[in-house]
Amino acid sequence: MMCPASSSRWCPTPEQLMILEEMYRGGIRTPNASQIQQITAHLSYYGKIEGKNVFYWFQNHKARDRQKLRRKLSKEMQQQQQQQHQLPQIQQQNQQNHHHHLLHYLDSPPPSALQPLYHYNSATFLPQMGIEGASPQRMNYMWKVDIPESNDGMVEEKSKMRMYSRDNWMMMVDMCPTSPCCSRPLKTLQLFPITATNLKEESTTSTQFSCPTTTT
Amino acid sequence: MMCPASSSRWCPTPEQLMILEEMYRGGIRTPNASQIQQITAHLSYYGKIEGKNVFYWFQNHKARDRQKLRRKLSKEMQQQQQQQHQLPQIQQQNQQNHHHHLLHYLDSPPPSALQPLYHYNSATFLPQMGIEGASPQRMNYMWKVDIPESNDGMVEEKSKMRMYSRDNWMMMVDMCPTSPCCSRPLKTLQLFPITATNLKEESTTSTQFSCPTTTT
DNA sequence: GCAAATTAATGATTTATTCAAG
DNA sequence: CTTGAATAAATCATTAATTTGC
Repeated sequence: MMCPASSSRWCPTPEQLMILEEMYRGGIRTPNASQIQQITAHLSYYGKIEGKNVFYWFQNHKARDRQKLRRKLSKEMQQQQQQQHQLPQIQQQNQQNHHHHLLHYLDSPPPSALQPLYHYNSATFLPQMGIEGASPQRMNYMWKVDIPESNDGMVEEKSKMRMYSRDNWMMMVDMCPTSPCCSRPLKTLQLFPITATNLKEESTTSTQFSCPTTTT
Repeated sequence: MMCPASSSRWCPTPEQLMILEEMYRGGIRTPNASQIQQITAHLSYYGKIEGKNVFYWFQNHKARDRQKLRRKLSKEMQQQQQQQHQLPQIQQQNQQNHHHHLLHYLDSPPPSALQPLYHYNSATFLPQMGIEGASPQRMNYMWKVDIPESNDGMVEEKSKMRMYSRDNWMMMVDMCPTSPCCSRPLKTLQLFPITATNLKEESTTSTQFSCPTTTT
């Protein structure tokens, strides 16, 4: 259950996992670089973690969710085929389309369901209430964003790296020393609404984090 | 042909393209982050370019090379099948294996062919002469490596980003302002042999850039 | 109970596919 | 039609669950 302290791969703590799953349920699928940054910083409070771990987690989780659904669907299809051995062409096609549509469900699930906690769209990561003004849920979530102090010299050091994310690049030296956690002073920064009030305006003022807008 | 100065996507200058192709011919397939860094810095001399462009270029070039070869092979196969309508199982399989092997050719082409210019292995990016002592070609190549000056404040700015590379991560803030080119002072740094002499020793001293060694 | 042996999950990489600018 | 950009699928590899024989 515990990770051997110096493992070759990241092994999420229960808290980290919980939060990630919450985010996923909340609709996050392919966080972009700054989102990853923020999530990483946030989760690093609960244990060692790097940006790539967050990235891969979402990547894998989405893919496996999809594949799970796909398997379920194909199984259903098999059952159906056993009942109605052969169908006219057109109906078959409709079925295909139906399934294809269902798979797209995973791209961003219907917001109306039960995602009480996280309310940001994946494009901006800014607080975003349920568009219809839903969710009075208060969360008190703070995001700790790591402000890199003057980092001169040596491009190298330990540059564990890999890139990927959504929407834009940001190669960025990962100078988090992979060490324990919460090592440096972090600038705390509110990204989530304490209450769901006065948020309509915020969307104009808080351009703190680059919002390339429409992720589609 | 000219890029409209503010185009939505990178458009390589002839020089950049030439160099990239040379590198590809030289054996580079999936440069890792620091390699990408270096290549980018190098190529930025000839025009606007970002790390992701380099990354994608190699990605695409490799993929399309492979697919081209694949197409050619399958076409040949079709022709053969027209001649010899059906074959005993075993020969068919041999053919398959043969093709599979040919596709692997693209992973890292035989070094003996004609790649006179670039001689570094993709793992370390350090100068590496032709192993059999070939290539007296002198190149005078310098790699300009951008040392980030103390970059305080604002994690954001314009964090265009994306991640990917080989071997390790390195999210890294892309603070290259996408602007003209060669804007800031660059630290010049020799990575390629001016002459092919006294290189055997260098392999021990120049651990400047992290070499995770064996890539598979 | 408790390791060794198997299997299942899942983190990490690579390859293929798709989208869209030009 | 070519190719830069982006995403998804397939694959590899390691860790955790679990089974099994003692």
